Amino acid sequence: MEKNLKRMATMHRMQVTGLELFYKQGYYNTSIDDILKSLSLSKGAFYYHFESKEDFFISIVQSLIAQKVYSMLIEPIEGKDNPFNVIANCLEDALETAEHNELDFGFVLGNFISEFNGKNPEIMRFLKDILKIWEVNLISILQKGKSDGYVDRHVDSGGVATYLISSYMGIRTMMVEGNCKTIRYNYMQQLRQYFKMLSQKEIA
Amino acid sequence: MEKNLKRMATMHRMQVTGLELFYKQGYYNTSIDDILKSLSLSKGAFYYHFESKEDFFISIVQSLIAQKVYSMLIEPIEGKDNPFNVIANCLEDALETAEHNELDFGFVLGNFISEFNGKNPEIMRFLKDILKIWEVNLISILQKGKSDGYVDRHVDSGGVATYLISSYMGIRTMMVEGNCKTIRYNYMQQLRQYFKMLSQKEIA
DNA sequence: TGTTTTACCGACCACTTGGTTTGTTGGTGT
DNA sequence: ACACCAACAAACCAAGTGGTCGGTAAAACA
Repeated sequence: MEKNLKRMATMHRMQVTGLELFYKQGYYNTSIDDILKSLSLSKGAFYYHFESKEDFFISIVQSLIAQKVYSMLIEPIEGKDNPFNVIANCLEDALETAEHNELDFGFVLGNFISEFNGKNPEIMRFLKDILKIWEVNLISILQKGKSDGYVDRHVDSGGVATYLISSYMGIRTMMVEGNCKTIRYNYMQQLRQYFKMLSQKEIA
Repeated sequence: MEKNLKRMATMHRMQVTGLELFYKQGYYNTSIDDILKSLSLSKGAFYYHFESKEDFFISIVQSLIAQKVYSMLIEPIEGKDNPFNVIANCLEDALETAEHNELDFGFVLGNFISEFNGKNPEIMRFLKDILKIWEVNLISILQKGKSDGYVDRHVDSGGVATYLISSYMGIRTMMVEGNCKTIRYNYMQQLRQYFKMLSQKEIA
């Protein structure tokens, strides 16, 4: 067993508050000093654990964001149930989380993708990878839904997956404009109608 | 006639390249010097015309972004035709514009809303106002579509408007991830299906 | 017990930031 | 010919920025 316990603990603290501030204020608008001040740590501590600000952020993406996206948006929709139900419930949960001002990692992802787009290809790679995993997972569960008789066979799984992710990202952008509850309600309403349209048609 | 011609011209030049750089690199990641360098102008010129960086950006929002959103996303959908057709065509046009790396102002708007959310309430107000105008306009054209017999009477216009804007914002976020053409095609496909669902049902 | 190693401090560096101030200059009215 | 002023140039400033570096207390190891 490694004696890295202290090390890991400190790094993790830095990453957690780092993510919080980066998310709230933006990466470029958040200085390392900001993070260290709110942790009562010094520059020395930071550069002892991380090579650079960029390296630090990438470690956050990999150890925090990736895991959360996985546990909140991917794991919950795996199973044998009707894909439309589990997906809708999953997204509704995420939106509710978002409404309570907690970190909603689907949106965190989209937010950072906007911020780094065209500015930092290195970081973009990591972010896009996570997005891709989400997308692939949605596609596969939709495909399984077809063989299980939940999803109409003519449905374009890739198209639906893209549409789901994008509408979700977009609705989260809209939710910052206030009146979250109404927006969320409207969105879920439209989503379930959309899903009804894609469901396996009964034999007429 | 005022001799403000020179003044207006210079201000406009600053605003245009300002918007371009702010959009490409982000507001906080773009310095005034960046803008001035690419214009071969000096600090003196800038602070002669504008009070501050913030004031400068607000002037861009009001004189450039607002107008463009209006001319690209609002004016084109006014008329007596089937709202679903004109909206779909309008959004498709915007997405095509975006694909050619030109400024797509619906997305510019969403992008800045993300960047300033929680950071600058002053600027947020201006951005949200424009978004609101877009939304209200969509709602009103959908309502008119009902009386004209294009839109099913049970459709929740507000919900659809929100859904339209958000899915559009989201799809634009996705498009930065490459493969724009496929994503655009998928999106339009799903959108038109969605619209079909909301259309006036023929008397069965 | 003596010696590394770990984890951290804090002064310091070169550089950039938004913003100020003090010029300079070419056109305009008189 | 004159003063005048819009429209800019350019040096300058304080407050940050990411990053470096020498030092150090305490724990781990020998």
